[in-house]
Amino acid sequence: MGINAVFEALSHPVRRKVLALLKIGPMSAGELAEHFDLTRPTLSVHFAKLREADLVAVERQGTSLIYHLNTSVLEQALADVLSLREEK
Amino acid sequence: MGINAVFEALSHPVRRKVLALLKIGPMSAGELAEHFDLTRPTLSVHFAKLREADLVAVERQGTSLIYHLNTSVLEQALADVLSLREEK
DNA sequence: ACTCTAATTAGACAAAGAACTAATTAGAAA
DNA sequence: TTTCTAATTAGTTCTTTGTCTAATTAGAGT
Repeated sequence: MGINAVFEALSHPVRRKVLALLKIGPMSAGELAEHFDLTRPTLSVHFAKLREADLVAVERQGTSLIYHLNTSVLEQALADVLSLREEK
Repeated sequence: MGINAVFEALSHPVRRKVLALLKIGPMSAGELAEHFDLTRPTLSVHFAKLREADLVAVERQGTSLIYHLNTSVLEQALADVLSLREEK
């Protein structure tokens, strides 16, 4: 599942932009949403795919959910493509 | 156009496997097809997406089409993700 | 307990993706 | 020019994805 989920997640521009924003620093779902012209539910589904790929982690802070980038997973995936080897 | 097509192309396991095979060396469409359990037309569509992303180039040799990996485009795309910057 | 805010999940639907078979193009060889 | 082989394009069908609105969950404050 791992690598497939990662590349599936990376395939959408919105999700790549989310990752780029999180590169700057952790951010709540709401803050992230302000950078897009999409409804929150739609964004929420994108977040779910990023979580599924383990590209981001989430942490509750009061009523907000703070997302942060899981740098190592991203770098691992890219290293895999560089060597162009499939799967685990 | 570039980056979206590249990530779209990378999002399917079959296409990543094609790239991995081409990493070894140039190969005809037919030779590539032998490594998969899919019909040639189906593979042909996958090849088209890789061409569209400029991840591979193709060259006719008699009646065969020889595909080869466009290494620089692939590496550029990965470098872009590493720095997580969008677009050109 | 009620209410407010933050976010997700559920349900619906149009658009895109991936697979197949059948038809077409392109080159080589008889 | 007919025929054979290699590969692609066309057309169809089924599944998945992306988006929306409406409903739900979770925490904080009153």
